[in-house]
Amino acid sequence: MALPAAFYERDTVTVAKNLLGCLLVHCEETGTTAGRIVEVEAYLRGDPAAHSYRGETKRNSAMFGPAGHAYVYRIYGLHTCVNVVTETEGAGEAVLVRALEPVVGLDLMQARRGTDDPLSLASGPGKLAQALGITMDLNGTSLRDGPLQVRSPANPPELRPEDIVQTTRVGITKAADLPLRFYLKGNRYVSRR
DNA sequence: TTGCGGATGAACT
DNA sequence: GTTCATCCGCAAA
Repeated sequence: MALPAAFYERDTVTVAKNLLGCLLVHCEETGTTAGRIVEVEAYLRGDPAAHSYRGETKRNSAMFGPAGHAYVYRIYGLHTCVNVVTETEGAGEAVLVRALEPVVGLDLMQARRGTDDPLSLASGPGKLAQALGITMDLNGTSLRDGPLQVRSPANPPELRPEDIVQTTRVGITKAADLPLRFYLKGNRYVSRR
């Protein structure tokens, strides 16, 4: 089931950690694809690495929109990345979804990714967007009742603090030392590096 | 109007 | 470990 609005209206680090284990589901005509979130990164207000750092622009406006919506952007001209907007409206904070453990629609993901190796279907922000067929038109859409949704799994496994690894974020040049990356300990589907 | 560089991934050496 | 594919919003001018 979709998560309540209150889930997203908390501090971003808390939301990031609680997104681990949740499902990211994309329903469309060609079929449904879904994966379990195993790796995320938090981007905060006043954080030089965050797209919102220099204020609201056309590109990042979804980050300043309501919590529980998607911020989707294109990077390096070719890859698409998905964020979950958090906090109070206007804060400009979000959680980047970095890796999924494929759960539903493996065949569709394989076709889109051009590989049948489950470990490389969605183990990276660009990969997971490609695997789920996420495009820029999902930018700003609600993750609670849109075509792209975050849901809690049917039987939420007990997640203890020691099951979550906290470390530095990947691929950024500014504020690279902040420990705002979180992933499930020992999970084989997290991105490398 | 233009030039730049980035929250990446794949294919190289 | 290094290279490069390939786009667009943004800041500077």
